[in-house]
Amino acid sequence: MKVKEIATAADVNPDTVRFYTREGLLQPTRNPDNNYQQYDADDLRRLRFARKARQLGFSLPEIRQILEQADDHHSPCPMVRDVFQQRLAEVEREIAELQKLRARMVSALSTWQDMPDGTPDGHTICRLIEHWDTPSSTSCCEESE
Amino acid sequence: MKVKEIATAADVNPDTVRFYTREGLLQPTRNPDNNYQQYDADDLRRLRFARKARQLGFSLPEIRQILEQADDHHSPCPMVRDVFQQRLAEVEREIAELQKLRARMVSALSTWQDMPDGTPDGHTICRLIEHWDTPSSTSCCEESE
DNA sequence: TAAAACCTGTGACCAACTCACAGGTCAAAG
DNA sequence: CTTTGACCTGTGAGTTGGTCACAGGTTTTA
Repeated sequence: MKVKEIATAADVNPDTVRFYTREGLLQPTRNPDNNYQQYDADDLRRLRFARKARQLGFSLPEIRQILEQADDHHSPCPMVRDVFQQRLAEVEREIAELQKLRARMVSALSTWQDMPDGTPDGHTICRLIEHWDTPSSTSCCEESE
Repeated sequence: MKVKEIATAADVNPDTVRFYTREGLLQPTRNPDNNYQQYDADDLRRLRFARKARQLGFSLPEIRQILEQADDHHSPCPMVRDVFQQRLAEVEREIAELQKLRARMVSALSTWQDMPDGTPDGHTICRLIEHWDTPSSTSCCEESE
């Protein structure tokens, strides 16, 4: 299979196929006649796998690791389970953070309902924002990993 | 004020100050003696404003627009209200999407509980992922709350 | 035989910073 | 007076997962 063919088969952008190839997730051979990449059924399997894993929240380095384990005939499943738990926790943190943001926004909106639009006077820019209480519950500032 | 001073006053990274300056959100003058940037009270006001706006979900281009309107003595508040509504809607879309992802993940996890870890056999990589049903994106996942 | 469709590698771009680097400036301490 | 250390400067790279552009080579189709 050539790039376009495998891309069509997996329903992805051909550039994504090239990108994954550059990143080492796919290891096609070369057609010595024209230097074209030659993908086989295994590559297609890997590509589809990668896409599913992406939808489940795995990063490319994680997917590469999984594929390498499988190449070594080690079951990647325990690692998949493990990484997956962490990704789930991360997604839940992201959701919580976005909900905090949403709460800030909704609260700001309701405050703004009663506020007139001011004209900038050299002291304020837009009091809607300036007079908005920044969330003192800065519980969110542990952002490692 | 020099970079470090205004950065400390607004509680941001000095590099962020330099970045915002490059991006045109701050327009300090120059000390002709040493070519250092010189920020004044107005810059500090703008910087604090920008940080609050960022926390409320505004993008840098949006903030720049708001600041420019204010510089022209037009009230940016109507625009702020307007952009804000759109950002809120966007945040809500993001939350919904993450919750869909989370639902996919939780469902996958529960399916996986009963599945044994397989060893890659040249046909499958990790059946946990391969045998997971791809959500047809828009159709499924009706979830309240 | 020529156009269309595909291939190649390389590199830029997105957002909003953050960090690294090399070299210039300045205040205080030795 | 000199050194040290903190700060300044501009520039460029890294983050994430692709996507797009470009210039030139190849294959297929009409």
